[in-house]
Amino acid sequence: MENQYNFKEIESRWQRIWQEAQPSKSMDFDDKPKHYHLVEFPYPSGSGLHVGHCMGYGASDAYCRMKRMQGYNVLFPIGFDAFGLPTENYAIKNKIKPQKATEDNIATFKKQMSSIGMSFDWNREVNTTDPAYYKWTQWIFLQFYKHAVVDGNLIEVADDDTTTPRLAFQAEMPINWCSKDKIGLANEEVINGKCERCGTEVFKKMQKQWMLRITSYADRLISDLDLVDYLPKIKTQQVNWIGKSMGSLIKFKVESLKSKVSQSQGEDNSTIEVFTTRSDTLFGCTYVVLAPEHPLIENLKPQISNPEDVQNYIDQAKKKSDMERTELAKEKTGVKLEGIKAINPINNEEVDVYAADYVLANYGTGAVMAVPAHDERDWEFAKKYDISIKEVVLPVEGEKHEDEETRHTVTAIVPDKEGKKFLMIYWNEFGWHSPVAGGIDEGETPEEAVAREVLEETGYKIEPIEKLGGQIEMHFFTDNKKVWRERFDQPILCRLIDENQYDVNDEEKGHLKVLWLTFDEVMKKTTHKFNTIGFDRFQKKNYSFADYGKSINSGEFTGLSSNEAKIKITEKLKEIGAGDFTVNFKLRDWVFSRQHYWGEPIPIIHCDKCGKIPLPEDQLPLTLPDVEHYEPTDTGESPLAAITDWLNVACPKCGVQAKRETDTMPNWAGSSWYFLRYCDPKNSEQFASDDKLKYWMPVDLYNGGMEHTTLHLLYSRFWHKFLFDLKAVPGPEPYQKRIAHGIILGPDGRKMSKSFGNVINPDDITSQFGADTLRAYVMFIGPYDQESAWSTAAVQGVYRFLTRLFKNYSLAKEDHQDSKQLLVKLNQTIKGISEDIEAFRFNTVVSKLMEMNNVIEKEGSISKTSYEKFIRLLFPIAPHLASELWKEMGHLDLLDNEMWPEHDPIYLIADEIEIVISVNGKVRDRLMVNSAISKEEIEKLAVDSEKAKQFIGDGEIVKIIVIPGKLVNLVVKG
RNA sequence: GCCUGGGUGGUGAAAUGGUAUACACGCUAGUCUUAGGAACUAGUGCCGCAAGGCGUGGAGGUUCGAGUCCUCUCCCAGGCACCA
Repeated sequence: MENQYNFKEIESRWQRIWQEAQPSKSMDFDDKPKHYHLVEFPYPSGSGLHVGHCMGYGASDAYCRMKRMQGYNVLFPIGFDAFGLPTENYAIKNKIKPQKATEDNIATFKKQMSSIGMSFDWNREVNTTDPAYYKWTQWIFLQFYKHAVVDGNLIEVADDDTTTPRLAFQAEMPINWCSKDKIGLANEEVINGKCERCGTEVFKKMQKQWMLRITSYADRLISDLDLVDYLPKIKTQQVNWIGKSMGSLIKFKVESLKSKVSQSQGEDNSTIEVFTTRSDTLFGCTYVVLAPEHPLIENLKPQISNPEDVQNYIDQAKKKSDMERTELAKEKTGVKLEGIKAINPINNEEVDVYAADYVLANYGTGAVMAVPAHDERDWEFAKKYDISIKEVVLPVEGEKHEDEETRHTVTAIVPDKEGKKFLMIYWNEFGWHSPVAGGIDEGETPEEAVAREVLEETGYKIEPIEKLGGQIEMHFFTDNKKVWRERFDQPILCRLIDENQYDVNDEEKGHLKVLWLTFDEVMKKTTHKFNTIGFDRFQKKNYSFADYGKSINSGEFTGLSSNEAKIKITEKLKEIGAGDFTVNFKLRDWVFSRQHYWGEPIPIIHCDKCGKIPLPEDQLPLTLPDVEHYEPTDTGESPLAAITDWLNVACPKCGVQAKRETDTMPNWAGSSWYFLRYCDPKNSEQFASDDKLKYWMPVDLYNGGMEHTTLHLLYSRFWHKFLFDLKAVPGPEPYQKRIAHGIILGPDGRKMSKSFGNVINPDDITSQFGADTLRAYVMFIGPYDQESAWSTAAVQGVYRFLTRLFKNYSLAKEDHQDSKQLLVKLNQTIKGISEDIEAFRFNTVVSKLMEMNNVIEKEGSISKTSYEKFIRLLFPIAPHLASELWKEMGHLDLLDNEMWPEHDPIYLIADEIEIVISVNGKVRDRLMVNSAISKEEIEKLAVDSEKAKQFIGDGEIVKIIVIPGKLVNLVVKG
């Protein structure tokens, strides 16, 4: 063996050997316990493998290598998720076929993956753009089309059935349209109103779209999270995205002053349905709002007396992109539907109807009941359009108590001229800070009371301006008067008439001090927190109260808690047929059409006579035709629409000429089921055989990037649940456990990006330092799930470590007797590394290897047996180097097939250990003792310690705490 | 605003309630070298000559003992967001 660490020669040699011997091939139906380890298959982009891939794949590779040595039948497959826009754009730009571009890119990826020593089972490689693969993507789509969920059960739908809601359906939808990419985007691909890929602002465009009814599975997608072991963060993301809210559906009858509102064209124009989670505030509803897109507005046109105004507003709202609609959120806009009234079903009150774009068309029913007193948005809108505000929820602080004195009070919120500081009082006697407050005297209005109190207590003359929202109910024990008190307080905003402070009577003067405090000081210093509510409302410039409390002004429901009132009011509505309990989701159905070439064709035929006809399954796969141009059309149609000999086809049912669907599937499609195909990648009869699915599924551990933990996970779980309902897969959840790695940032701490010029190319690292260094470094960079910045200097350090390791093989000696100390370190290392790999704590795996190596160097020699155990521990992280050293020890067999070492508990504790002696928890002395020492002996040693004595002094030892093997603590008093 | 995570040396970071800073980078000094972006040796939390004291964002608390548990608070990152 050469004396130099020639990683280039070593690594390429071992890669050839592995390619030949295939030690990582997985066996179907093997007797060994199975471990199905999934990594996200890459999108084969032109820029090749990213260091982020190296971290994710490297960690999984290390894990799988250990698992194989531990005797598992490991399935560790890989493939390529190759459909999608970047390839299409690349193909258009460079005038090459996307098929060819994909082929080239995949070749690069495969080469790179092999060059970092990945132990994938290449026999199971899949490629989503391979017709043999997408045949089954199309097949699954057809099953969605042929099935529906009705009352929670999956049923089959006949071809000519046009009423049952199929799981795949077409709908005229306002889609998110990116004018640059010329593509419809799923809601999920729109980030802050901009296209996820190119950042162009997204506009609404009406288009017939294929949709998947994921909402039918919304509930199960939440509840079945209980069955799996995902990072808590990932579970929360799934739950938030689905956004389940329990609430009520309430029907408001519509009345028109002009003419009777009628039923026309089968549409019910006589009611507005609203969704609310706060049915307890129904008595406070003072108007109703429709989203500008709400179909009812069009239908009500004849009855509206200002149709032009309304139409103008709707046109304006449509012109706004989602971006503007949310960005300009500060100022609410809307228009009143003059001549239209809605009847509040709970009290038959007539309220006005508005159209306003602060109400979203695609959430709930697209209409809301507005309760300005208890909703910030409604409050803002009501203030702007001068709509009445009615309080129906009373904030309550504290618990009601017997024998309370009831007082009605006012609190003065008095800002100074600049509005920066507020008038406050400091009570000398009690040490309290409070705003000026006091009781309302007999025959006094609250406004009169507040003016009187401020003048009496502070000497300032003020003028009341307005009530800051509704009253607040409080229950508290008065420290000064020693009684329980119930207080109803009205915060009132006041203005200083002038800055003169008039004389205050001497009695008050002695009790209190007048202060001017900033808002922050007020919030911090005010002794009783409930006294700050008025300031808070003033500061927010919003006097609404959106929390729970006690119902008031609510007829027979007055006095109930908000929660009780919610239920009672909805029950009442149900009784009179004006509402019901309901569940609403943020999740919307999945827009599944893309107007592009490079995706799976949707296997549907449109026949003028028969309607939509699914392509017979024996005609799958429906392959993409070879075309000359891939450019999407300006009309928004897919380029496939121009390929007439592909487009025109005989209707499978009646035989007359019909047309194929020209939209293709989004690139989420192929990745929604790829883990199933790995189980049986060559099967041409089924997407995978039942036996193999039963053997391999579910995926035991799914490792990928954090960026795919919301959508890809949700979509693939949805598909899997559907397939489970079809009885095509054995379990309800595809992934037993999901973890995610953090991203690697550039050396400058920013996200790696060509535009920043901070991209690290793994090929450069491999050629300079070798694949093992790259692998070990990305493991060592930091905690696996955390984002970390690349550091080339630290790479150097890892390289130094591996070089030393390489040279140290000569320290291994056949007949050497290891010291107890070394054996202890070795066994601790075996235990620690095994546990760390299992838990994906790879940074400490590498540091433990370094520590072990340091000990070997310090000892100067090591027995061959011990050394070989160490080499096995190295194998998952640096497989090439470990294999080379293994060979150097005289082994002809591959290290892959060796057993993972196990630690010997006898060698976990050293003979001599250091014991810390502490006095009152502070370390005072350290002693080397025999590890078999008794508790009593330790105590004696501690008490006798000269250093400890210094700190005990005259004190008395009241307690001695001994932690065996670690420390002894003397508790000293005096 | 809401929901997740996090705040520990000059840096990346370790630490079942039990010796805070393992491991590595960087830095300092030295050895060897024609040379070093090589290798090796020693040192390296802060204050202090020392004894010793102080140290895990801040303030309290529980405990013999707290980076770790509890309460409050500040800051940072990620996700969601006019979701009724």
